[in-house]
Parts: sequence; structure tokens; C-alpha cells
Amino acid sequence: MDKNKIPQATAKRLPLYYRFLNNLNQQGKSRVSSKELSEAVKVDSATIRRDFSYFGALGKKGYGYNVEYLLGFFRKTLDQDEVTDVALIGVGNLGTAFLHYNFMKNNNIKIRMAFDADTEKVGTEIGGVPIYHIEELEEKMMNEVKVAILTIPASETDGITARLVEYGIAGILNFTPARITVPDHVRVHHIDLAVELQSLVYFLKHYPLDTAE
Amino acid sequence: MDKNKIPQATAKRLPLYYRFLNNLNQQGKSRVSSKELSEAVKVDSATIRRDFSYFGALGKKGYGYNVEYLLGFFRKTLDQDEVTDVALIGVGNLGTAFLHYNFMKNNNIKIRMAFDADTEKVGTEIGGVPIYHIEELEEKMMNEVKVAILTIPASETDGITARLVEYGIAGILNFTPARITVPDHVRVHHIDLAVELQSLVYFLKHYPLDTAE
DNA sequence: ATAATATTGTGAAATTAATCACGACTTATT
DNA sequence: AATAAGTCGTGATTAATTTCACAATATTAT
Repeated sequence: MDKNKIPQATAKRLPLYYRFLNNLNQQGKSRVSSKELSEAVKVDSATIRRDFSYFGALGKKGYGYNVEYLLGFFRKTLDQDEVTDVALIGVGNLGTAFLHYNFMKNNNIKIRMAFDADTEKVGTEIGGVPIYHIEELEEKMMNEVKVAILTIPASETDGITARLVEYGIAGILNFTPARITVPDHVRVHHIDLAVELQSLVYFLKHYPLDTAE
Repeated sequence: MDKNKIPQATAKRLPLYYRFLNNLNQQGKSRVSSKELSEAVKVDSATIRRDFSYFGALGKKGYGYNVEYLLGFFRKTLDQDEVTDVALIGVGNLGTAFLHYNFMKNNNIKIRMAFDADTEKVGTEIGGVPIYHIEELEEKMMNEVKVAILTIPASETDGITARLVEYGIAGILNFTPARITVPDHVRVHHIDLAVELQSLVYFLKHYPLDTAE
């Protein structure tokens, strides 16, 4: 649809901006400057202005940005109007945390179904999301779902990934420590909790107390 | 200790390399090339060589890297010999997932204690980690713990953060959707689950199927 | 009206990171 | 031995991202 002119770094910050604009809107604020927003989201104000500028001139000089207008703009840009269906695979603690998280609230992303191998869990619901047996994966997703959240043990990862790829998945949010192998047309984002913690500890020990993310 | 010559992008990849080297070692492999490692961790081989090169010449031309040697080297570099104590704040589903995660296995990071406001949970243990009441935060941490994992509701975030800062925390791994405000000497890493999911969805819709992370 | 203040949008510069590409050296093969 | 194949380490290049800094413009105060 859109061209890919927008830098990836910018694209990653958009959801963040969106949420904070929503907050402001709910608080009844009608205008905001890049400086204020900067303090809230902890991103340099020049970076924010640059990010916004990729979408055109959204603000007014000497005034700032109109919250409602900006919000409307982002809603369109982030495809907030069109609901994206997601499947969650692996209903352990981490998976359960996701099921309780109400993505619909601001995001228009909906976890439609969850899968697990535990027959105790199968047939129940968490946060309104039905849990099916992992064997029914392809059958239940039935081309309705193009995005999967992977919260399963590392040992299961390769097998499930192969099935998802075969099925025709478009994107995977991978929380397992395994680095998965997929064809080029499947987009994978990794979030590795252990690595995040280790990385924080490493930075603490090796980097002087100052600026850095 | 070390100078901060190492690029941040490199530093963030170190824990990942470390884990995969550990895997290889356990599989009995004694040598590995940057190309093989590249396929395993999904990082360009030139980037891996460059990353390693910041620590000196760790490999041998025409041969690759000795797994055991490299592992020993990283163990020192990542301070694996010295245990880092961590406190987890908020024993919900996400917090519980962390408590079950055995960070000690490869990482020498240990969650020593957890805190929650729920008196049902207080006094129990999860994964061998004792759960105390949130009111006892400062008392129990008592300068033993310098790193905190924040898995509490957004509404509690500012209050708890203020207490952590007052206490003298050095680093915070923040899983709440709130962006916290801390003095310069406190390092914060944010992991925002909703943003990660939204960002994946955005990339799927707006970026042609190809390369990009 | 006028002056003072605030704030955008962006060219240019700076910084940071990724990638290319190849000489040097190691190992394996004939 | 000699040759072929493999692989590192890195200078140079390219790409991506951030930040500076300021003209242009809007708002607010007097």
C-alpha cells in the first residue's frame, strides 16, 4: 500500500506515539508540542518532529500539534480501523499474560484464539479467548489469522514454526529463546526476555551512567 | 571497568551470542565459523566478525572460532562469574513467567525476591523465589539488589518507580506500558508488549516482504 | 499593533551501524 | 609439497538514524 519511505526506526515508534496521544486525548488535552511529547515518551523532540514529518506537515509552527487531528491521522496510518486477528500459541504464564492484556482497547488487534497441548486448558477460555488443542492449529486458524504470537517452550519451536509456515503465516512474534528459520516472506520479530535482562545488566556494568538506550 | 568502546548495537547482541555458543558447546561442537553462527542467530556474518573483533582477535583465519575458548571469553566479558541479583516487582502472569524462567542456567542472573500487593501471594514461593509484600520493598532489598524487573499495572508504575529511585536502584527492566521518569544515573530498558505486536502488524502491512528487522 | 515567546519543519552535520571486499593465514586435499 | 578451499580481521564504503540549529510562522501579552 504505502511506499516504504518511512524509516524502520520511525515505524517502531509509531505505536508508542499513538498510545500517548490517546492518553492525552482522554485527559482532555487538545494540543501538544513535540517537547511535551518528548518528555512523556522519552524520545528526543527533534526525532519526534522528524518522525511526524515523514507523514507531511501535521503541526503548526508556534502552536504544536492538535491532539485529535494527530490521533485521527495515526489511526488511519496504523490501520486502527481494520482489526487484525492474531493467534496465540502456548498458554503458559506468558501466554496467559497476553490473553489478559486488552489489545483491543487502543490497538484494534484482537487475539482470536489460543492453542495449547494441555488438555486441561483446552476447551476453556481466558480473557474471552477460546483455547483449542494445538493439533487443531491449521483447522481453526483457517486463513482467518495471519499473525501468531509464540509463547511456547524452546523445544517446541521448530515444529510449530514449520507448521505455521506451511499454513501460510505472515508474521510471528517470537518469545521463545530459539531463533527461528522462516522463508523471506514471513516476518519475525524476536523478543528474548533473558537477553533483555542480560543486556541491561551488561550495560549497567560496562557503561558509565549517562545517555544511552 | 572496560571502556565504552563497544557499540551499543554490539553489546545488545552479546547475550545472544553467548547463549548460542553454550548450545553448541553442549552439543559437543568444538569449532564454529561466523557463517554457521550467522545462520543460527540470524545476524550477518560480517557483523558477527566485527562484533567479536572489538574484543580482539578471537578466531583463527581459515579455521573459525574455538567454541570453548570463545565461551570462556564471553563468560568473563558478560560477568557470568559474578551473580547479579534482581528483584521482580509484580507477581501477575508476566511476573510469574519470569519466576519460572531459570536465568541461572546460563546467565548467572538470579531473581532473589519478588514483591506483590496481594496478601494471598505474600509468603509463598514461585520457582524458589520468595514473595514479599510490596510494603517491604526497601527493607528486603536492603542494598543487595540493584536491578528490578517491573511487571506491575501501569497505574502503579510511577509510585513504585519513585520508591525504587529513592532506594537507589541502578537499573530497571520496565514491562509496563508507562514510560518512566528517572534520574540520569538510573538505566531503564523498556519492553512494551503491545507496541511490539503493533509494530509487527504495521510492518506486515506497510513493508514489502523482504529484508528488514 | 507591536513585541516577545513558542514551536514547527528541515537542511546540514554528526553519529552510529551494517556491509562489502579482500589480503593474510589455516586447514584439507591431491 | 603444492594447490585448493575456507575463514578471519579490517579498511573502506554505504546506509541508517539522530541531532543541531535556525528561518518561518503562530500565538500571546502588552
